[in-house]
Amino acid sequence: MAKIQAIRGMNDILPDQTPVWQFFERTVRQVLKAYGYQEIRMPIVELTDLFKRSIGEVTDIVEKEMYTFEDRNGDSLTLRPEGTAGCVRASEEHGLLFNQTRRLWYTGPMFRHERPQKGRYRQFHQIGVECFGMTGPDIDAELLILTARLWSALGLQPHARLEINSIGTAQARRNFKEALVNYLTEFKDQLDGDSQRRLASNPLRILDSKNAETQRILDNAPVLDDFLDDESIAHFDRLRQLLDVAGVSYTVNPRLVRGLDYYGKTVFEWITDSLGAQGTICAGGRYDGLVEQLGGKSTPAVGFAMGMERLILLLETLNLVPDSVTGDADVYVTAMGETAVPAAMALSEAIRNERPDAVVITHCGGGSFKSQMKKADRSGAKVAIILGENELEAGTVALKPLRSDQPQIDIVQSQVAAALTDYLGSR
RNA sequence: GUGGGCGUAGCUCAGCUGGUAGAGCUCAGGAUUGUGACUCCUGCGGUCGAGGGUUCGAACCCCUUCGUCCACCCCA
Repeated sequence: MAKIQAIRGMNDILPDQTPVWQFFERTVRQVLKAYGYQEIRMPIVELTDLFKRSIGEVTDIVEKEMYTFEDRNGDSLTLRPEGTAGCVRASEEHGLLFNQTRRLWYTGPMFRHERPQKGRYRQFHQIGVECFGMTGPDIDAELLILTARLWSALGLQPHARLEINSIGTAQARRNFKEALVNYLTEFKDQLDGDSQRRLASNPLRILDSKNAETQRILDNAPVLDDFLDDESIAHFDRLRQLLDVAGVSYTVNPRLVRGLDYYGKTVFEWITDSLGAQGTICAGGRYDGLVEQLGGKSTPAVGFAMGMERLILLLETLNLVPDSVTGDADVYVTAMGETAVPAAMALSEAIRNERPDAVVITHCGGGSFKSQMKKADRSGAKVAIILGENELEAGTVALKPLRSDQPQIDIVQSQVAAALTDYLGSR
């Protein structure tokens, strides 16, 4: 019989990995909290129409990457391919956006049926941040300042660069798109295959083609900048000013466009060069039209998403995970002989009462004393506590430091937790 | 969806022009009756990804298929 294994592109995050994930999540939570962002939790499954109406019918995500299935009552449901749509739906549904401002964040798995490769998986995890009810570029700037702070906190600052652009209003983009298509049609034969295809489907994406010949043709193409409306220009200028004052460095990439239909005005990407082809670690932009498009009252909005797998991969690649982030135990309590077992459990409980911060492993499963000591060593514990027949009779335990040359000592059981301070440090 | 690399023990890998399966690490036991991390000895552990073909004989050659990795497309 064939062995059952995980679905392609859906990874198990194993015990030796989870401490790094927790470290990352902890750091992000701290930063978000410091800016007053509130967590929101949405379902992983939504009505298919929600994504079709928000992301855009002709995008790759909707056309060929969604996990869509029929519910038992015939509704078409979809595993969320991104978080913004669900966040807007939930916020609107519960009145969170009515005449007020909101700073929200969420985390969890997203699903896209793509061919997996480094830093890209079918189930992947994002941390999303969305702000509602604020029109001006100040909130755009805050989001970028916040992410810059996060990179600093993680030690990633030298490895992430920011690219920003303004893609203006929907009308401006329509005008630009028309001009671009007109221009590029003249050179159609010289474009790469993908770009020829995109000429009809998604002309804006030709701008970031990796083909050198295509890029050369683009050098003389109309530029989006010339089509921007006054308000978008003012918004963008002000954003740049705010970033300059805040000391967040960036480059303006006039060819930066985003794949999802709902973006307008500000768009941005944080990119790293240390991850191969999947170098975008954080991306987002403004989407003032989306709330209304989904049936709510017109509400300005801006947000971004971070790819957790990519960021964790980056932290590991660059060796930025602090040594303190491990699954190591602090204390390993051995029990030699039948009568020592209940005593060891009681002793462990007493230690946990006094040191709730310590990781205390009680040996279970019997085995020779030698093998118990071996497990104590493998657990990474700083101290082994030895509890056997001799100690039981004397009412003591032996406390053996495993990571230093300090000698083993005998102490009375009631003093154990206090004595541990010398080896674990105080709380 | 397209292209290429790779699938041998739990992990990392060796295995010559085809001759019947190996090492290191891990794990268990011992040298050391109650002392880990170093050393030495012993042991457990494999449908060589799967199916088919060629051959006296296939881990090795051929075909198919699945998985995985990298890149393209696209995206976080």
